[in-house]
Amino acid sequence: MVTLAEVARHAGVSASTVSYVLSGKRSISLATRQRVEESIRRLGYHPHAGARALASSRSNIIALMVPLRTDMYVPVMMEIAIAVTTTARTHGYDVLLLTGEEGPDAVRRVTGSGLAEAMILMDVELDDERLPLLRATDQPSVLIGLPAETDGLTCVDLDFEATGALCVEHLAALGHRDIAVIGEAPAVYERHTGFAERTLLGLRDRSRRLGLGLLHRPCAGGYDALALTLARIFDERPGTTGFVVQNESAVEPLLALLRQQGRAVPEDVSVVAVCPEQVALHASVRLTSVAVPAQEMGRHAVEQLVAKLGGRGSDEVVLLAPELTVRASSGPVPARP
Amino acid sequence: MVTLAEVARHAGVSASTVSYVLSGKRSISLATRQRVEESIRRLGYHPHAGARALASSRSNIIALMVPLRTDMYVPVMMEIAIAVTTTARTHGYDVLLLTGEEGPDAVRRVTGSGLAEAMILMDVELDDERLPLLRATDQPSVLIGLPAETDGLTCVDLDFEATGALCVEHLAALGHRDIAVIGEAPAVYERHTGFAERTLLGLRDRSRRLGLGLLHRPCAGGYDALALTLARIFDERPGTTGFVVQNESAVEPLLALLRQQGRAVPEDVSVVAVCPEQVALHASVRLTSVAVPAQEMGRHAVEQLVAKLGGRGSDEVVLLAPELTVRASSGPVPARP
DNA sequence: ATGAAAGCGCTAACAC
DNA sequence: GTGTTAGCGCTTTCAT
Repeated sequence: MVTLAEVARHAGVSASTVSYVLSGKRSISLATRQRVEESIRRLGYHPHAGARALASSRSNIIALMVPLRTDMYVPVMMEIAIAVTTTARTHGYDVLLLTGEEGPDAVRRVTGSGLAEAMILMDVELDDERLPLLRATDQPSVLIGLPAETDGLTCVDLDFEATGALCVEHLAALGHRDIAVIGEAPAVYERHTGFAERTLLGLRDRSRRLGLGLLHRPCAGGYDALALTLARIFDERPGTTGFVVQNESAVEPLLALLRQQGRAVPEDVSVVAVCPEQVALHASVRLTSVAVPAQEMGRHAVEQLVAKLGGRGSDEVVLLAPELTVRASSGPVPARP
Repeated sequence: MVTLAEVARHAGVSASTVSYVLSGKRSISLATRQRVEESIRRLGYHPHAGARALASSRSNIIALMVPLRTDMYVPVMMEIAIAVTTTARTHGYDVLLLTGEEGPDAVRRVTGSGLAEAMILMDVELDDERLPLLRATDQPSVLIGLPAETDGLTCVDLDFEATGALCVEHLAALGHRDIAVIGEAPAVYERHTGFAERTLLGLRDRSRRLGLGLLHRPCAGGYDALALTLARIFDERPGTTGFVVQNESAVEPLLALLRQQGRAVPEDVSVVAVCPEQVALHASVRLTSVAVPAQEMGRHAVEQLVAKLGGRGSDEVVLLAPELTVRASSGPVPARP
């Protein structure tokens, strides 16, 4: 292994000079710098990460904690993870991947060992058990998601409440009076995942204000579950003409079943989805949707974190404004027969 | 920060004793061990990762390089990544996430800096540009996927050639004589991704031996692309009764379009998919499929890697045997009208 | 069964 | 603008 000392010897300078050439923390004459850089190249030198971390107490690593459940909103998670990783690299950081499995212990371990300097948590629950630890430590962290209590925390998320409101508004503007919401699996609500509950809040609130009927049904996704859910909805509210779906694995089944029942989209019923852009575009009917801006969330989270690590940046809740894109799945409510 | 020295003082022992209690590398009297463990707990001690890495030249980190493209076989990738991470933890390793973006440089950086002790590469191309580096370094690595030349490499993958053969055999046994293959996007083949080409090889080989007609069409996925592809297939081979799909985002469109054209599955046409279990189960028709064993691949890769790190383990290509599960999408070929 | 001490490779004062 | 040097916290001989 090539060490800094060897580079120094090879370039005929002291160790500190090499170190400073690398860090740029003090001015070096052009000549020396070039000599050192040449030696570095020639010897194929790479600074030892551990030694660096030890001497500087900075590991240049941030931890990313992803949910263990691989059955839900997977594409979003993956997209965020990748956005986090590439953005982190542009700031000189590497990303350590942690699964939710270890729970709060992972936070302790990573925090305590100096392995990571900071962390990003995904899939935050309203009353997340990791939050006390985050508040207790002085390690910077950013949540992707919004817990119930955000004091002393930095959060980035889509404004799901506004998202819900936006969906209702769109349907209302088209004349729909009875709206059904097909939500995430019951388990998601039971875990009090923030985004699901907040969307619901926005949906309810806005439909109440606009005097619309709103029926919310969690749904596990897949054809069988959805068939059941859909039957119940039309049973209970036969006049339903508008749907809001927030569940990737329910989107296609919904469209297929509606078609199968002879309800045309968007002539007879309108569908608005909350999902990644890709899902909306690839569905059998191009979906009017509010996109979950996964990349932007990941990027934003890293930038907040880096700001904090640099002493800038504050505890702040950033809610990205939802944007509804009208496509082929929503239209005016049909005239009463 | 609590250091090992402080623990030693608190427990009234030497630093080395504490270290050995932690590593178990030499026998410690029960009394001392308990005293030390108690001190560790009381002081909330966590060994400093960097110091450890420096002193032992072992970082306890393995790198996982995932493809940058977030548009393809995402659930599989995510499942593998999570399996890798959790399995690694059971062996005391953490996982550093790298995206393909940096390319071969990432290998150099991580290898050279001692940041990671070993690496796992996903999405390996037949002639991957990272391979020369892997062969040159003495860092252990495992590929998930199979390049053209596996000399000196350790690889884990589903046996896609056998997978292709298995699909054809299943359809042949049901009496199908004309089979169409709906493959991954053209780009996947252009990149010479191993799994796609090897599946094709298996499909072609077996159908030739069995005297079946086989038509292969790459497809970008989504409804529009698939509609086009499907039209061409029936145009060229009107007698097609069997389909093999290897493209998650083509599965549902295929089923929908067939239905729409009045071709019943499995009465008129049979469909066999190569996809994650979940996709097969959640489709509108429960799909006869060969599952891509993502979890097993991830787990296996880590175990191979850990074996190599421990001096055991050899360069070996492990091809997991495909298993075809018969569900509701395949049946006997219809009688000629 | 335990201790003492020499590094591991780097950073960051402190000198000049 | 550059060199000298004292650690950073841990592992691991070498002693006893």
